[in-house]
Amino acid sequence: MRANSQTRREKQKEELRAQILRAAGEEFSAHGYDGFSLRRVAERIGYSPTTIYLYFRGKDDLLLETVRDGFAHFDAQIERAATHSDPSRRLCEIGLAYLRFGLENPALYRLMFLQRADFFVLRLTGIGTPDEQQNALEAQNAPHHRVAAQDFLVKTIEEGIRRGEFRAQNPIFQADALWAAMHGLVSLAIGPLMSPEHAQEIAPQLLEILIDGLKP
Amino acid sequence: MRANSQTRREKQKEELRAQILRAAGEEFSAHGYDGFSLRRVAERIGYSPTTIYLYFRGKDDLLLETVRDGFAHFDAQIERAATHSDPSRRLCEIGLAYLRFGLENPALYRLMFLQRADFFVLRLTGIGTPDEQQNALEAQNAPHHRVAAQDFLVKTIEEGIRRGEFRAQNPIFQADALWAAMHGLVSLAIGPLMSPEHAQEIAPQLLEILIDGLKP
Amino acid sequence: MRANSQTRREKQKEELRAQILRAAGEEFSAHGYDGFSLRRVAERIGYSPTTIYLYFRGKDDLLLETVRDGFAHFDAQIERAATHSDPSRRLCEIGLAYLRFGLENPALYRLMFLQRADFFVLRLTGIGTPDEQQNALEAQNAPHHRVAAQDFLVKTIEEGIRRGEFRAQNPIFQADALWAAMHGLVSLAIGPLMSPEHAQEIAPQLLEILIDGLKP
Amino acid sequence: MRANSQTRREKQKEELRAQILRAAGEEFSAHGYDGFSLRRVAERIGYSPTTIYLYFRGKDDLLLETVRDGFAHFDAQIERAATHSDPSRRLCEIGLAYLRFGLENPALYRLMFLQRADFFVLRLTGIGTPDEQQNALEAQNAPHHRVAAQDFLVKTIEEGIRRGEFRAQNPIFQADALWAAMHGLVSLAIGPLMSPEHAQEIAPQLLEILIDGLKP
DNA sequence: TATGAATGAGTATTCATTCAT
DNA sequence: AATGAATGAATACTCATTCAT
Repeated sequence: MRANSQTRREKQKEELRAQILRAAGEEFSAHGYDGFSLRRVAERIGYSPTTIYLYFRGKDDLLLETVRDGFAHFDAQIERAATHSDPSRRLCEIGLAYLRFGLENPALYRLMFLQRADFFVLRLTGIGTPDEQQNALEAQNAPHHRVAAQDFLVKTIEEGIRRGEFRAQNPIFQADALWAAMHGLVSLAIGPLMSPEHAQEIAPQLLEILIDGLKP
Repeated sequence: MRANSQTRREKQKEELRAQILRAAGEEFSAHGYDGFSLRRVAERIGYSPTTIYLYFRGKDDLLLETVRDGFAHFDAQIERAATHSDPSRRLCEIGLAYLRFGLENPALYRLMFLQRADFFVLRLTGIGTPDEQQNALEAQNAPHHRVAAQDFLVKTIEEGIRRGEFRAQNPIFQADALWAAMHGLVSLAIGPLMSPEHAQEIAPQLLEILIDGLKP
Repeated sequence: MRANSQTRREKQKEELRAQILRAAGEEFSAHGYDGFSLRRVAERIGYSPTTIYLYFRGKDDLLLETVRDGFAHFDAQIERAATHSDPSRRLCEIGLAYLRFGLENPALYRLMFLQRADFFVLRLTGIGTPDEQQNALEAQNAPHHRVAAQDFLVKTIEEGIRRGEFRAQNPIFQADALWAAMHGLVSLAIGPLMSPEHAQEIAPQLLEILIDGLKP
Repeated sequence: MRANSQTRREKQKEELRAQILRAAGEEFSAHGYDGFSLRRVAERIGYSPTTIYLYFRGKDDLLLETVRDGFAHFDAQIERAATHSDPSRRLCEIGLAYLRFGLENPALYRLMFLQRADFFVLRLTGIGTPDEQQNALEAQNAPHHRVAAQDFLVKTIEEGIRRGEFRAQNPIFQADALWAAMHGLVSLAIGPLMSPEHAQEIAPQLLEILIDGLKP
């Protein structure tokens, strides 16, 4: 009985946490990083602002968790999409999955890749004062979380090279070119500069050209 | 003498104005639209916040002027770079100039293409209440200022098609694909996810592949 | 026990609210509508400016509530004083109660009858934009809240006329003359131009003369 | 020639000073004491804010001079109106002139008699810190400038008593009662609570009653 | 677990005032 | 005589955060 009750409580707690995270994502998407307001998040879920402090250490922590969730979600989705054994096709799958994730989670994508990515990259590591982090940022060039997807690309290209399907070139360059192109497409499509539909029409052609460019 | 003194004064004034605009662009790029703070702009240039009001009507006016300047600067730079008569080469020139502009004016680039471009696109036209503008934004999908550069791409590709240098395909699609790729490269290079040098290494290859993809 | 604690808390809250209202009235009377400052109100009661926002929606709301309370208080006090059945005596009671209210609540009196009464008269009705209200102000000449006391005077005079105690004259004129005189006395007595004691000495004589003037 | 030119210059200077005073009066009437803005005064007359400092020591000084002018104007107008040799009639003349002055110069009247009269009464004497002045205000009950008109009333009533036209009573009391009544009428008529026309209709009756009350 | 009360820091903006010219 | 540049102080208001309950 006791255990049961405890389980239920934990479940409730987990649920409220998730609810907060969801609301935070929406708030963020609506007002951007600096316009983000804890109070409005609280209002959105019908709790008092204070309550959020029971689940998160503060504003930054909440945003951090939001983005952490986002990256997990993102990694999983990319890996799930990459099913084909043929490297060319797999590259295409990855690219389309990348676009799809961006279009389906525009706020999150912004948060992760466009707005203040620097902030989070370092905050996720969690060390140093803001100034030190700033310096560190300038010194290092270590992408952190995205490596997952990037590694995926690199490995797939390497496999293609091993199979003789792609020319033997620096696979990192190729991977980054692909990534840049898809990132550009997403960035435009989640802004007012290009419609999502247009981006989805362009994507296959763009991918085809780029993947063809890898071949001998 | 008098005239001289006046000239000097006007020059000083113009210079401070430009300084403010620069600082504003950086502030904006660092904190986004909502997080933009006149006071921090003032601090950055070492003047009191009040001083800014001697040069701009207020926050919105300052941001507007910043982005307006940016677009003018951008358009000019792109057109100046596009000198070659051969469409392929010209496309390459445009692409590299685009990258160069982004790397040399990261704050401005962010301001123009990444952050709240929507807001400015409409504000620059200057009609309607904020609410009406919001509705208009959702209804329309009309890019406004960027058309300059975009048109340039489209026309160059059309010329290539006419010359038989490129395959006869929808030139808008091709132009947007090119644009997206370069935009992606810039976006990454001005963030913490890719070093500018890396982007500059990748750019020619990426452009080559994409332009080759246009050929028959 | 719980209920008790809650009651106590509510009481405290109500008390602070009243304290704020009092301070606001004083501030208003001291500096007028435009010079009214939330911060000074806060300082006066020894709380931070922010606290006031927990009790009122903002500056206008606070002023509105202040004046609303004042009118309620005023109406009640006047009516409570008018007990005598003889119209002459009742007029005298009303007049003295009017003076007493002013002397006991000088800040409030200023707020209600001297300073920007126009603003509040319309704000208390709550309709229209400020501009529309401005126009309405100029078009109408409808006193709103004070009618309570004014009506009282008029009715009492009418009763006197019916009883044959007063001459049959336009009772509104007579009422307004009485009102003007008492209002003048109060205005002077709460300013530096006449001492309250002096006003209280004059009042009965003045009332006597005016009421005698009503008689045949 | 020189003298001539100097005269002209002084004239110009005097004229601008008067222009500023006029504009200041209007500004004051439009925005009240605390809402009064030097900059708007400057705008109104088409000069830079700095210029005003060449004619007045600052905001307070400007307002002070405005009110000083007002009192002079007021005294002159009252005395000019009091022509009749019969005390009763003269009282009536004074009363009506008082009303007229108020209705014709509502902003000034407010400034002189309603709003911050205390401030000016002491400022016109010019000694002490604000705090000391506050204390002085509470200690003293010395009306300052208005005495002119008040004295006039008192003397007129005394004359009436000497002539046997009025009952032998404390003339100060009688004068103050008259004054209070007229002041009340003006106060209401320059606010939203009573129309000027209504006040002008009431005035003669009110004066008649009050003056009759003086008679044996 | 949840919250109401309270506050300090920060926001844009306006204004009186000074100083050099 | 007049002004343009600059600033410090003040304004209302919002927000993240803490504390006692």
